[in-house]
Amino acid sequence: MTVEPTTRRERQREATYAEIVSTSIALLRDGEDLSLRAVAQRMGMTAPALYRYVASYQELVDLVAYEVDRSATERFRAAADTLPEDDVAGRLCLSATAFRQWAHESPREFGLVFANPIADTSCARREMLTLSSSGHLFTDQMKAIWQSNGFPIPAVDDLPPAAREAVLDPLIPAESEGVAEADRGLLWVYMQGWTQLYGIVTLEVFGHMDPRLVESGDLFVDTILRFAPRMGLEHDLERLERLIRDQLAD
Amino acid sequence: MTVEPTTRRERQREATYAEIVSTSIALLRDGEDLSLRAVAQRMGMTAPALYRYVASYQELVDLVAYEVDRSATERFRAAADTLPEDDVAGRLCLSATAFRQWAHESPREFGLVFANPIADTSCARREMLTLSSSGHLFTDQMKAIWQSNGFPIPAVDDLPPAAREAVLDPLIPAESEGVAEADRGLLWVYMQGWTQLYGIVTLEVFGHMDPRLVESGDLFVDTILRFAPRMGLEHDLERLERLIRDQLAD
DNA sequence: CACAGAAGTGAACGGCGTAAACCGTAAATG
DNA sequence: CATTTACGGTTTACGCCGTTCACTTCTGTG
Repeated sequence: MTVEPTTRRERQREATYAEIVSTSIALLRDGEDLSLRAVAQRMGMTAPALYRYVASYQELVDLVAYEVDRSATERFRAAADTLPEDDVAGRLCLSATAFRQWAHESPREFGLVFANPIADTSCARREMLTLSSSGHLFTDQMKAIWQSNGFPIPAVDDLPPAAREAVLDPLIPAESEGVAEADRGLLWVYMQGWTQLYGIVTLEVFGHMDPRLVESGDLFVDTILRFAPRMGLEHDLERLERLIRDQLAD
Repeated sequence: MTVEPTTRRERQREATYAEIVSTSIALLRDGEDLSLRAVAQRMGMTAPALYRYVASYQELVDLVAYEVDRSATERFRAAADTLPEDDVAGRLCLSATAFRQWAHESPREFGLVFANPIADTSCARREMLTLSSSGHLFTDQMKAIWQSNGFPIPAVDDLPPAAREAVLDPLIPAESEGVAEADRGLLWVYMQGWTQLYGIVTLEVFGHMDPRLVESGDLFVDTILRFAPRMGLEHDLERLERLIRDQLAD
Protein backbone atom coordinates (compact mmCIF):
# COMPACT_ATOMS: atom_id res chain seq x y z
CA MET A 1 0.00 0.00 0.00
CA THR A 2 1.38 3.35 -0.98
CA VAL A 3 0.87 5.92 1.69
CA GLU A 4 -1.38 8.72 0.54
CA PRO A 5 0.32 12.04 1.17
CA THR A 6 -2.46 13.56 -0.89
CA THR A 7 -1.07 16.98 -1.25
CA ARG A 8 -3.96 18.39 -3.21
CA ARG A 9 -1.71 18.42 -6.27
CA GLU A 10 -1.06 14.69 -5.99
CA ARG A 11 -4.78 14.11 -5.85
CA GLN A 12 -5.32 16.15 -8.98
CA ARG A 13 -2.60 14.28 -10.72
CA GLU A 14 -4.00 10.95 -9.71
CA ALA A 15 -7.41 11.98 -11.01
CA THR A 16 -6.07 12.97 -14.42
CA TYR A 17 -4.15 9.74 -14.51
CA ALA A 18 -7.34 7.80 -13.93
CA GLU A 19 -9.19 9.87 -16.49
CA ILE A 20 -6.57 9.05 -19.09
CA VAL A 21 -7.15 5.36 -18.57
CA SER A 22 -10.92 5.60 -18.45
CA THR A 23 -10.98 7.78 -21.55
CA SER A 24 -8.82 5.26 -23.37
CA ILE A 25 -11.16 2.48 -22.41
CA ALA A 26 -14.17 4.48 -23.54
CA LEU A 27 -12.40 5.09 -26.83
CA LEU A 28 -11.92 1.38 -27.36
CA ARG A 29 -15.49 0.63 -26.36
CA ASP A 30 -16.65 3.04 -29.05
CA GLY A 31 -14.71 1.06 -31.60
CA GLU A 32 -12.17 3.77 -32.26
CA ASP A 33 -8.43 3.38 -32.33
CA LEU A 34 -6.42 4.02 -29.23
CA SER A 35 -4.08 6.93 -29.87
CA LEU A 36 -2.53 9.62 -27.75
CA ARG A 37 -4.13 12.31 -29.84
CA ALA A 38 -7.59 10.81 -29.61
CA VAL A 39 -7.36 10.39 -25.86
CA ALA A 40 -6.09 13.93 -25.43
CA GLN A 41 -8.81 15.36 -27.61
CA ARG A 42 -11.54 13.59 -25.66
CA MET A 43 -10.12 15.07 -22.50
CA GLY A 44 -9.90 18.54 -23.95
CA MET A 45 -6.13 18.53 -23.97
CA THR A 46 -3.35 18.31 -26.50
CA ALA A 47 -1.39 15.18 -27.13
CA PRO A 48 2.01 16.30 -25.84
CA ALA A 49 0.44 17.03 -22.46
CA LEU A 50 -0.09 13.32 -21.98
CA TYR A 51 3.65 12.92 -21.85
CA ARG A 52 3.49 14.43 -18.38
CA TYR A 53 1.74 11.26 -17.33
CA VAL A 54 2.92 8.59 -19.69
CA ALA A 55 6.37 8.07 -21.12
CA SER A 56 5.25 6.73 -24.47
CA TYR A 57 2.37 5.35 -26.43
CA GLN A 58 3.39 1.82 -25.53
CA GLU A 59 3.24 2.66 -21.87
CA LEU A 60 -0.30 3.93 -22.29
CA VAL A 61 -1.19 0.69 -24.01
CA ASP A 62 0.32 -1.33 -21.18
CA LEU A 63 -1.53 0.73 -18.64
CA VAL A 64 -4.83 0.35 -20.39
CA ALA A 65 -4.25 -3.34 -20.93
CA TYR A 66 -3.72 -3.82 -17.24
CA GLU A 67 -6.91 -2.01 -16.36
CA VAL A 68 -8.91 -3.78 -19.05
CA ASP A 69 -7.71 -7.10 -17.71
CA ARG A 70 -8.71 -6.08 -14.21
CA SER A 71 -12.22 -5.07 -15.16
CA ALA A 72 -12.75 -8.02 -17.47
CA THR A 73 -11.75 -10.31 -14.66
CA GLU A 74 -14.59 -8.89 -12.62
CA ARG A 75 -16.93 -10.14 -15.31
CA PHE A 76 -15.39 -13.58 -15.18
CA ARG A 77 -15.76 -13.60 -11.44
CA ALA A 78 -19.34 -12.38 -11.61
CA ALA A 79 -20.17 -15.18 -14.03
CA ALA A 80 -18.89 -17.68 -11.48
CA ASP A 81 -20.86 -16.00 -8.74
CA THR A 82 -24.13 -17.05 -10.30
CA LEU A 83 -23.33 -20.44 -8.83
CA PRO A 84 -23.06 -21.42 -5.17
CA GLU A 85 -19.60 -21.24 -3.72
CA ASP A 86 -19.25 -24.98 -3.36
CA ASP A 87 -19.83 -25.69 -7.05
CA VAL A 88 -16.16 -25.22 -7.69
CA ALA A 89 -16.17 -26.97 -11.06
CA GLY A 90 -19.16 -25.11 -12.39
CA ARG A 91 -17.64 -21.83 -11.34
CA LEU A 92 -14.45 -22.42 -13.28
CA CYS A 93 -16.41 -23.43 -16.36
CA LEU A 94 -18.56 -20.32 -16.23
CA SER A 95 -15.58 -18.06 -15.79
CA ALA A 96 -13.85 -19.68 -18.71
CA THR A 97 -16.96 -19.27 -20.81
CA ALA A 98 -17.26 -15.64 -19.75
CA PHE A 99 -13.65 -15.20 -20.81
CA ARG A 100 -14.50 -16.52 -24.24
CA GLN A 101 -17.56 -14.37 -24.59
CA TRP A 102 -15.73 -11.27 -23.52
CA ALA A 103 -12.99 -12.00 -26.04
CA HIS A 104 -15.54 -12.22 -28.82
CA GLU A 105 -17.42 -9.12 -27.78
CA SER A 106 -14.26 -7.06 -27.37
CA PRO A 107 -11.66 -8.48 -29.71
CA ARG A 108 -9.62 -5.30 -29.68
CA GLU A 109 -9.40 -5.29 -25.92
CA PHE A 110 -8.62 -8.97 -25.97
CA GLY A 111 -5.81 -8.39 -28.40
CA LEU A 112 -4.48 -5.59 -26.25
CA VAL A 113 -4.26 -7.72 -23.15
CA PHE A 114 -3.48 -11.16 -24.47
CA ALA A 115 -1.95 -10.82 -27.88
CA ASN A 116 0.48 -7.99 -27.39
CA PRO A 117 4.13 -8.88 -27.24
CA ILE A 118 5.52 -8.17 -23.81
CA ALA A 119 8.66 -10.20 -23.96
CA ASP A 120 11.16 -8.03 -25.77
CA THR A 121 10.69 -4.61 -24.27
CA SER A 122 11.39 -3.84 -20.68
CA CYS A 123 7.80 -2.76 -20.70
CA ALA A 124 5.62 -1.71 -17.85
CA ARG A 125 3.49 -4.81 -18.05
CA ARG A 126 6.39 -7.13 -17.37
CA GLU A 127 6.02 -6.39 -13.69
CA MET A 128 2.28 -5.99 -13.70
CA LEU A 129 2.02 -9.37 -15.28
CA THR A 130 2.99 -10.93 -12.01
CA LEU A 131 -0.33 -9.83 -10.69
CA SER A 132 -2.44 -10.35 -13.79
CA SER A 133 -5.98 -10.45 -12.53
CA SER A 134 -7.35 -13.09 -14.83
CA GLY A 135 -4.41 -15.34 -14.12
CA HIS A 136 -5.08 -15.12 -10.42
CA LEU A 137 -8.75 -15.82 -10.81
CA PHE A 138 -8.28 -18.99 -12.80
CA THR A 139 -5.52 -20.21 -10.53
CA ASP A 140 -7.71 -19.66 -7.51
CA GLN A 141 -10.61 -21.45 -9.07
CA MET A 142 -8.53 -24.46 -9.99
CA LYS A 143 -7.08 -24.50 -6.51
CA ALA A 144 -10.60 -24.51 -5.13
CA ILE A 145 -11.44 -27.55 -7.23
CA TRP A 146 -8.32 -29.32 -6.08
CA GLN A 147 -8.86 -28.55 -2.42
CA SER A 148 -12.49 -29.52 -2.60
CA ASN A 149 -12.43 -32.62 -4.79
CA GLY A 150 -8.80 -33.49 -5.02
CA PHE A 151 -7.23 -34.72 -8.21
CA PRO A 152 -3.82 -36.04 -9.12
CA ILE A 153 -1.10 -33.48 -9.64
CA PRO A 154 2.49 -34.11 -10.64
CA ALA A 155 5.06 -34.26 -7.88
CA VAL A 156 7.27 -31.21 -8.00
CA ASP A 157 10.31 -33.45 -8.24
CA ASP A 158 8.97 -35.13 -11.34
CA LEU A 159 8.89 -31.86 -13.24
CA PRO A 160 11.72 -30.79 -15.54
CA PRO A 161 14.13 -28.40 -13.80
CA ALA A 162 12.84 -25.21 -15.38
CA ALA A 163 9.28 -26.20 -14.71
CA ARG A 164 10.15 -26.88 -11.10
CA GLU A 165 11.64 -23.43 -10.71
CA ALA A 166 8.65 -21.89 -12.43
CA VAL A 167 6.11 -23.44 -10.10
CA LEU A 168 8.16 -22.90 -6.96
CA ASP A 169 8.78 -19.24 -7.67
CA PRO A 170 6.23 -18.11 -10.27
CA LEU A 171 6.80 -14.91 -12.21
CA ILE A 172 3.74 -15.04 -14.36
CA PRO A 173 0.04 -15.05 -13.64
CA ALA A 174 -0.32 -17.65 -11.00
CA GLU A 175 -1.28 -17.13 -7.42
CA SER A 176 0.96 -19.46 -5.50
CA GLU A 177 0.04 -18.26 -2.05
CA GLY A 178 -1.90 -20.79 -0.12
CA VAL A 179 -0.36 -23.67 -2.05
CA ALA A 180 2.28 -25.56 -0.13
CA GLU A 181 5.56 -26.03 -1.96
CA ALA A 182 4.97 -29.75 -2.17
CA ASP A 183 1.68 -29.13 -3.93
CA ARG A 184 3.01 -26.75 -6.53
CA GLY A 185 2.47 -29.38 -9.18
CA LEU A 186 -1.00 -27.89 -9.17
CA LEU A 187 0.39 -24.86 -10.91
CA TRP A 188 1.69 -27.08 -13.65
CA VAL A 189 -1.80 -28.38 -14.26
CA TYR A 190 -3.00 -24.80 -14.22
CA MET A 191 -0.53 -23.85 -16.93
CA GLN A 192 -1.62 -26.76 -19.06
CA GLY A 193 -5.21 -25.68 -18.73
CA TRP A 194 -4.52 -22.03 -19.36
CA THR A 195 -2.58 -22.93 -22.48
CA GLN A 196 -5.57 -24.75 -23.87
CA LEU A 197 -8.11 -22.11 -22.93
CA TYR A 198 -5.90 -19.40 -24.35
CA GLY A 199 -5.35 -21.40 -27.51
CA ILE A 200 -8.95 -22.05 -28.36
CA VAL A 201 -10.08 -18.52 -27.61
CA THR A 202 -7.26 -16.85 -29.50
CA LEU A 203 -7.80 -19.12 -32.45
CA GLU A 204 -11.47 -18.22 -32.49
CA VAL A 205 -11.00 -14.49 -32.06
CA PHE A 206 -8.38 -14.23 -34.77
CA GLY A 207 -10.63 -16.09 -37.13
CA HIS A 208 -8.26 -18.94 -37.87
CA MET A 209 -11.07 -21.40 -37.49
CA ASP A 210 -14.16 -22.49 -39.29
CA PRO A 211 -16.73 -19.76 -38.61
CA ARG A 212 -19.40 -22.36 -37.98
CA LEU A 213 -17.35 -23.74 -35.11
CA VAL A 214 -16.82 -20.28 -33.71
CA GLU A 215 -20.53 -19.63 -33.96
CA SER A 216 -21.56 -22.85 -32.29
CA GLY A 217 -18.73 -22.92 -29.80
CA ASP A 218 -18.42 -26.65 -30.29
CA LEU A 219 -14.66 -26.77 -30.31
CA PHE A 220 -14.54 -24.53 -27.28
CA VAL A 221 -16.89 -26.78 -25.34
CA ASP A 222 -14.95 -29.80 -26.49
CA THR A 223 -11.70 -28.27 -25.30
CA ILE A 224 -13.05 -27.52 -21.86
CA LEU A 225 -14.70 -30.87 -21.40
CA ARG A 226 -11.65 -32.73 -22.57
CA PHE A 227 -9.57 -30.96 -20.00
CA ALA A 228 -12.05 -31.38 -17.18
CA PRO A 229 -11.06 -34.99 -16.39
CA ARG A 230 -7.57 -33.83 -15.58
CA MET A 231 -9.18 -31.96 -12.72
CA GLY A 232 -11.04 -35.04 -11.59
CA LEU A 233 -14.31 -33.92 -13.11
CA GLU A 234 -14.99 -36.93 -15.32
CA HIS A 235 -18.24 -37.68 -13.51
CA ASP A 236 -19.66 -34.22 -13.98
CA LEU A 237 -19.26 -33.69 -17.70
CA GLU A 238 -22.91 -33.66 -18.77
CA ARG A 239 -23.84 -31.10 -16.18
CA LEU A 240 -20.85 -28.91 -16.96
CA GLU A 241 -21.63 -29.01 -20.66
CA ARG A 242 -25.18 -27.87 -19.93
CA LEU A 243 -23.87 -25.04 -17.79
CA ILE A 244 -21.49 -23.87 -20.47
CA ARG A 245 -23.97 -24.14 -23.33
CA ASP A 246 -26.61 -22.30 -21.35
CA GLN A 247 -24.26 -19.42 -20.84
CA LEU A 248 -23.19 -19.47 -24.47
CA ALA A 249 -26.83 -19.12 -25.49
CA ASP A 250 -27.04 -15.59 -24.08
CA MET B 1 -4.26 -23.26 -63.39
CA THR B 2 -4.60 -19.82 -64.89
CA VAL B 3 -3.74 -19.78 -68.54
CA GLU B 4 -0.67 -17.73 -69.26
CA PRO B 5 -1.39 -15.24 -72.02
CA THR B 6 1.93 -13.73 -71.07
CA THR B 7 1.69 -10.66 -73.15
CA ARG B 8 5.09 -9.35 -72.26
CA ARG B 9 3.35 -6.65 -70.24
CA GLU B 10 1.61 -9.23 -68.10
CA ARG B 11 4.93 -10.86 -67.40
CA GLN B 12 6.41 -7.55 -66.32
CA ARG B 13 3.46 -6.96 -64.09
CA GLU B 14 3.73 -10.37 -62.52
CA ALA B 15 7.41 -9.80 -61.86
CA THR B 16 6.79 -6.50 -60.08
CA TYR B 17 4.06 -8.17 -58.12
CA ALA B 18 6.48 -10.84 -56.96
CA GLU B 19 9.10 -8.24 -56.18
CA ILE B 20 6.67 -6.38 -53.96
CA VAL B 21 6.12 -9.48 -51.89
CA SER B 22 9.78 -10.46 -51.73
CA THR B 23 10.79 -6.93 -50.82
CA SER B 24 8.22 -6.90 -48.05
CA ILE B 25 9.56 -10.14 -46.69
CA ALA B 26 13.11 -8.85 -46.82
CA LEU B 27 11.95 -5.79 -44.95
CA LEU B 28 10.51 -7.90 -42.20
CA ARG B 29 13.58 -10.09 -42.05
CA ASP B 30 15.67 -6.97 -41.46
CA GLY B 31 13.53 -6.15 -38.49
CA GLU B 32 11.94 -3.10 -40.03
CA ASP B 33 8.28 -2.29 -40.12
CA LEU B 34 6.22 -3.28 -43.10
CA SER B 35 4.90 -0.15 -44.78
CA LEU B 36 3.98 0.80 -48.30
CA ARG B 37 6.48 3.59 -48.33
CA ALA B 38 9.32 1.41 -47.12
CA VAL B 39 8.56 -1.27 -49.68
CA ALA B 40 8.32 1.28 -52.46
CA GLN B 41 11.56 2.93 -51.47
CA ARG B 42 13.44 -0.36 -51.47
CA MET B 43 12.15 -1.00 -54.95
CA GLY B 44 13.09 2.46 -56.15
CA MET B 45 9.51 3.52 -56.55
CA THR B 46 7.10 5.82 -54.81
CA ALA B 47 4.38 4.62 -52.51
CA PRO B 48 1.37 5.57 -54.64
CA ALA B 49 2.68 3.38 -57.43
CA LEU B 50 2.05 0.32 -55.30
CA TYR B 51 -1.63 1.06 -55.57
CA ARG B 52 -1.45 -0.22 -59.13
CA TYR B 53 -0.82 -3.63 -57.62
CA VAL B 54 -2.45 -3.62 -54.24
CA ALA B 55 -5.72 -2.05 -53.18
CA SER B 56 -4.67 -1.17 -49.66
CA TYR B 57 -2.09 -1.68 -46.99
CA GLN B 58 -4.16 -4.46 -45.47
CA GLU B 59 -4.19 -6.29 -48.77
CA LEU B 60 -0.42 -6.13 -48.90
CA VAL B 61 -0.29 -7.54 -45.40
CA ASP B 62 -2.59 -10.38 -46.36
CA LEU B 63 -0.53 -11.10 -49.42
CA VAL B 64 2.70 -11.16 -47.50
CA ALA B 65 1.17 -13.26 -44.76
CA TYR B 66 0.14 -15.85 -47.28
CA GLU B 67 3.59 -16.03 -48.78
CA VAL B 68 5.29 -16.08 -45.40
CA ASP B 69 3.10 -18.97 -44.38
CA ARG B 70 3.98 -20.79 -47.57
CA SER B 71 7.69 -20.42 -47.14
CA ALA B 72 7.63 -21.16 -43.43
CA THR B 73 5.74 -24.35 -44.18
CA GLU B 74 8.64 -25.43 -46.33
CA ARG B 75 10.81 -25.23 -43.26
CA PHE B 76 8.38 -27.33 -41.28
CA ARG B 77 8.33 -29.87 -44.05
CA ALA B 78 12.10 -29.87 -44.33
CA ALA B 79 12.38 -30.53 -40.62
CA ALA B 80 10.19 -33.59 -41.05
CA ASP B 81 12.25 -34.74 -44.00
CA THR B 82 15.25 -35.37 -41.80
CA LEU B 83 13.39 -38.51 -40.79
CA PRO B 84 12.48 -41.50 -42.96
CA GLU B 85 9.07 -41.34 -44.50
CA ASP B 86 7.66 -44.14 -42.40
CA ASP B 87 8.41 -42.41 -39.11
CA VAL B 88 5.10 -40.64 -39.31
CA ALA B 89 4.96 -39.70 -35.64
CA GLY B 90 8.48 -38.36 -35.52
CA ARG B 91 7.83 -36.28 -38.59
CA LEU B 92 4.83 -34.56 -37.09
CA CYS B 93 6.74 -33.82 -33.90
CA LEU B 94 9.64 -32.31 -35.79
CA SER B 95 7.37 -30.16 -37.91
CA ALA B 96 5.57 -28.93 -34.83
CA THR B 97 8.89 -28.15 -33.20
CA ALA B 98 10.05 -26.34 -36.30
CA PHE B 99 6.85 -24.34 -36.17
CA ARG B 100 7.64 -23.29 -32.63
CA GLN B 101 11.21 -22.40 -33.45
CA TRP B 102 10.20 -20.39 -36.47
CA ALA B 103 7.65 -18.51 -34.37
CA HIS B 104 10.32 -17.57 -31.85
CA GLU B 105 12.86 -16.57 -34.46
CA SER B 106 10.37 -14.50 -36.43
CA PRO B 107 7.74 -13.28 -34.02
CA ARG B 108 6.68 -10.47 -36.33
CA GLU B 109 6.08 -12.84 -39.19
CA PHE B 110 4.32 -15.21 -36.85
CA GLY B 111 2.05 -12.43 -35.69
CA LEU B 112 1.33 -11.47 -39.26
CA VAL B 113 0.21 -14.92 -40.24
CA PHE B 114 -1.35 -16.30 -37.10
CA ALA B 115 -2.35 -13.41 -34.90
CA ASN B 116 -3.93 -11.07 -37.37
CA PRO B 117 -7.69 -10.78 -37.30
CA ILE B 118 -9.15 -12.09 -40.50
CA ALA B 119 -12.70 -12.60 -39.42
CA ASP B 120 -14.26 -9.17 -39.69
CA THR B 121 -13.01 -7.84 -42.97
CA SER B 122 -13.91 -9.38 -46.25
CA CYS B 123 -10.20 -9.64 -46.62
CA ALA B 124 -8.14 -11.35 -49.20
CA ARG B 125 -6.96 -14.01 -46.80
CA ARG B 126 -10.42 -15.30 -46.10
CA GLU B 127 -10.25 -17.25 -49.32
CA MET B 128 -6.57 -18.00 -49.20
CA LEU B 129 -7.07 -19.45 -45.78
CA THR B 130 -8.80 -22.39 -47.33
CA LEU B 131 -5.45 -23.39 -48.68
CA SER B 132 -3.26 -22.34 -45.80
CA SER B 133 -0.04 -24.22 -46.29
CA SER B 134 0.79 -24.97 -42.71
CA GLY B 135 -2.72 -26.22 -42.09
CA HIS B 136 -2.40 -28.63 -44.96
CA LEU B 137 0.94 -29.90 -43.83
CA PHE B 138 -0.17 -30.74 -40.32
CA THR B 139 -3.38 -32.31 -41.53
CA ASP B 140 -1.45 -34.47 -43.94
CA GLN B 141 0.98 -35.54 -41.29
CA MET B 142 -1.74 -36.50 -38.88
CA LYS B 143 -3.51 -38.37 -41.62
CA ALA B 144 -0.29 -40.26 -42.28
CA ILE B 145 -0.11 -41.30 -38.65
CA TRP B 146 -3.69 -42.41 -38.70
CA GLN B 147 -3.35 -44.40 -41.89
CA SER B 148 -0.13 -45.98 -40.75
CA ASN B 149 -0.81 -46.76 -37.09
CA GLY B 150 -4.50 -46.20 -36.75
CA PHE B 151 -6.00 -44.58 -33.70
CA PRO B 152 -9.53 -43.99 -32.51
CA ILE B 153 -11.37 -41.08 -34.07
CA PRO B 154 -14.87 -39.89 -33.29
CA ALA B 155 -17.65 -41.06 -35.54
CA VAL B 156 -18.92 -38.21 -37.67
CA ASP B 157 -22.42 -38.80 -36.32
CA ASP B 158 -21.26 -38.36 -32.75
CA LEU B 159 -20.09 -34.83 -33.44
CA PRO B 160 -22.24 -31.80 -32.70
CA PRO B 161 -24.07 -30.54 -35.81
CA ALA B 162 -21.80 -27.61 -36.56
CA ALA B 163 -18.73 -29.75 -36.05
CA ARG B 164 -20.15 -32.33 -38.42
CA GLU B 165 -20.65 -29.72 -41.10
CA ALA B 166 -17.19 -28.35 -40.50
CA VAL B 167 -15.43 -31.65 -40.99
CA LEU B 168 -17.58 -32.75 -43.92
CA ASP B 169 -17.08 -29.51 -45.81
CA PRO B 170 -14.07 -27.73 -44.32
CA LEU B 171 -13.50 -24.05 -44.99
CA ILE B 172 -10.40 -23.57 -42.96
CA PRO B 173 -6.95 -25.07 -43.10
CA ALA B 174 -7.59 -28.73 -43.34
CA GLU B 175 -6.92 -30.94 -46.28
CA SER B 176 -9.90 -33.22 -46.47
CA GLU B 177 -9.07 -34.85 -49.75
CA GLY B 178 -8.12 -38.44 -49.37
CA VAL B 179 -10.17 -38.84 -46.22
CA ALA B 180 -13.42 -40.69 -46.71
CA GLU B 181 -16.49 -38.94 -45.37
CA ALA B 182 -16.93 -41.62 -42.75
CA ASP B 183 -13.43 -40.93 -41.47
CA ARG B 184 -13.77 -37.20 -41.21
CA GLY B 185 -13.70 -37.47 -37.45
CA LEU B 186 -9.97 -37.38 -38.05
CA LEU B 187 -10.28 -33.72 -38.85
CA TRP B 188 -11.84 -33.16 -35.47
CA VAL B 189 -8.80 -34.65 -33.82
CA TYR B 190 -6.66 -32.47 -36.03
CA MET B 191 -8.47 -29.36 -34.87
CA GLN B 192 -8.02 -30.36 -31.26
CA GLY B 193 -4.33 -30.79 -31.84
CA TRP B 194 -3.90 -27.60 -33.80
CA THR B 195 -5.68 -25.69 -31.06
CA GLN B 196 -3.18 -26.90 -28.53
CA LEU B 197 -0.13 -26.34 -30.68
CA TYR B 198 -1.34 -22.89 -31.60
CA GLY B 199 -2.08 -22.10 -27.97
CA ILE B 200 1.26 -23.02 -26.52
CA VAL B 201 3.24 -21.32 -29.27
CA THR B 202 1.21 -18.12 -29.22
CA LEU B 203 1.41 -17.96 -25.47
CA GLU B 204 5.16 -18.33 -25.64
CA VAL B 205 5.71 -15.83 -28.42
CA PHE B 206 3.58 -13.16 -26.83
CA GLY B 207 5.44 -13.57 -23.60
CA HIS B 208 2.48 -14.46 -21.44
CA MET B 209 4.42 -17.23 -19.83
CA ASP B 210 7.26 -17.68 -17.45
CA PRO B 211 10.40 -16.91 -19.46
CA ARG B 212 12.16 -19.90 -17.96
CA LEU B 213 9.53 -22.15 -19.45
CA VAL B 214 9.85 -20.47 -22.80
CA GLU B 215 13.58 -20.87 -22.65
CA SER B 216 13.49 -24.52 -21.72
CA GLY B 217 10.50 -25.41 -23.86
CA ASP B 218 9.23 -27.65 -21.10
CA LEU B 219 5.61 -26.67 -21.40
CA PHE B 220 5.80 -27.02 -25.16
CA VAL B 221 7.21 -30.52 -24.91
CA ASP B 222 4.64 -31.38 -22.29
CA THR B 223 1.83 -30.17 -24.52
CA ILE B 224 2.97 -32.24 -27.47
CA LEU B 225 3.57 -35.37 -25.46
CA ARG B 226 0.26 -35.09 -23.69
CA PHE B 227 -1.50 -34.92 -27.01
CA ALA B 228 0.46 -37.73 -28.61
CA PRO B 229 -1.56 -40.52 -26.97
CA ARG B 230 -4.66 -39.25 -28.69
CA MET B 231 -2.91 -40.23 -31.89
CA GLY B 232 -2.11 -43.66 -30.55
CA LEU B 233 1.50 -42.78 -29.79
CA GLU B 234 1.54 -43.67 -26.10
CA HIS B 235 4.27 -46.28 -26.64
CA ASP B 236 6.63 -43.92 -28.39
CA LEU B 237 6.78 -41.02 -25.97
CA GLU B 238 10.37 -41.32 -24.79
CA ARG B 239 11.71 -41.44 -28.31
CA LEU B 240 9.53 -38.55 -29.45
CA GLU B 241 10.64 -36.45 -26.52
CA ARG B 242 14.26 -37.10 -27.42
CA LEU B 243 13.57 -36.10 -31.01
CA ILE B 244 11.90 -32.87 -29.99
CA ARG B 245 14.49 -31.91 -27.41
CA ASP B 246 17.32 -32.63 -29.81
CA GLN B 247 15.82 -30.26 -32.30
CA LEU B 248 15.17 -27.64 -29.64
CA ALA B 249 18.84 -27.76 -28.73
CA ASP B 250 19.87 -26.17 -32.02
C1' DC C 1 1.00 6.36 -87.00
C1' DA C 2 -2.29 7.43 -83.67
C1' DC C 3 -4.36 6.44 -79.68
C1' DA C 4 -5.93 3.90 -75.33
C1' DG C 5 -4.48 2.59 -71.30
C1' DA C 6 -1.15 1.02 -68.05
C1' DA C 7 2.65 2.42 -64.95
C1' DG C 8 4.75 5.73 -62.36
C1' DT C 9 5.54 10.60 -60.34
C1' DG C 10 4.71 14.69 -57.37
C1' DA C 11 2.14 17.20 -54.40
C1' DA C 12 -1.10 17.18 -50.91
C1' DC C 13 -4.37 15.78 -46.94
C1' DG C 14 -5.11 14.13 -42.54
C1' DG C 15 -3.43 11.35 -38.88
C1' DC C 16 0.11 9.40 -36.02
C1' DG C 17 4.07 9.45 -32.03
C1' DT C 18 7.31 12.39 -30.29
C1' DA C 19 10.68 16.38 -29.18
C1' DA C 20 11.64 21.08 -27.92
C1' DA C 21 10.70 25.70 -26.54
C1' DC C 22 7.79 28.26 -23.99
C1' DC C 23 4.44 30.00 -20.36
C1' DG C 24 1.31 30.71 -16.41
C1' DT C 25 0.27 29.29 -12.04
C1' DA C 26 0.31 26.64 -7.91
C1' DA C 27 3.25 24.81 -4.49
C1' DA C 28 7.48 24.91 -1.75
C1' DT C 29 11.02 27.62 0.32
C1' DG C 30 13.79 31.54 2.46
C1' DC D 1 5.20 37.36 2.78
C1' DA D 2 8.12 37.32 -1.31
C1' DT D 3 10.63 34.53 -4.29
C1' DT D 4 11.95 30.64 -6.45
C1' DT D 5 10.90 26.21 -8.26
C1' DA D 6 8.69 23.02 -10.88
C1' DC D 7 4.48 21.16 -12.61
C1' DG D 8 0.88 20.94 -16.18
C1' DG D 9 -0.24 22.67 -20.07
C1' DT D 10 0.17 24.92 -25.09
C1' DT D 11 2.36 25.75 -29.73
C1' DT D 12 5.12 24.51 -33.15
C1' DA D 13 7.55 21.31 -35.69
C1' DC D 14 9.65 16.89 -37.52
C1' DG D 15 9.24 12.67 -39.77
C1' DC D 16 6.66 8.91 -40.34
C1' DC D 17 2.24 6.67 -42.13
C1' DG D 18 -1.91 5.35 -45.72
C1' DT D 19 -4.31 7.32 -49.31
C1' DT D 20 -6.08 10.45 -53.20
C1' DC D 21 -5.67 12.97 -57.32
C1' DA D 22 -3.92 15.26 -61.23
C1' DC D 23 -0.48 14.71 -64.36
C1' DT D 24 3.19 12.63 -67.31
C1' DT D 25 5.51 8.95 -69.78
C1' DC D 26 5.80 5.01 -72.04
C1' DT D 27 4.03 0.78 -74.50
C1' DG D 28 1.45 -2.30 -76.92
C1' DT D 29 -2.07 -2.51 -80.32
C1' DG D 30 -5.57 -1.50 -84.03
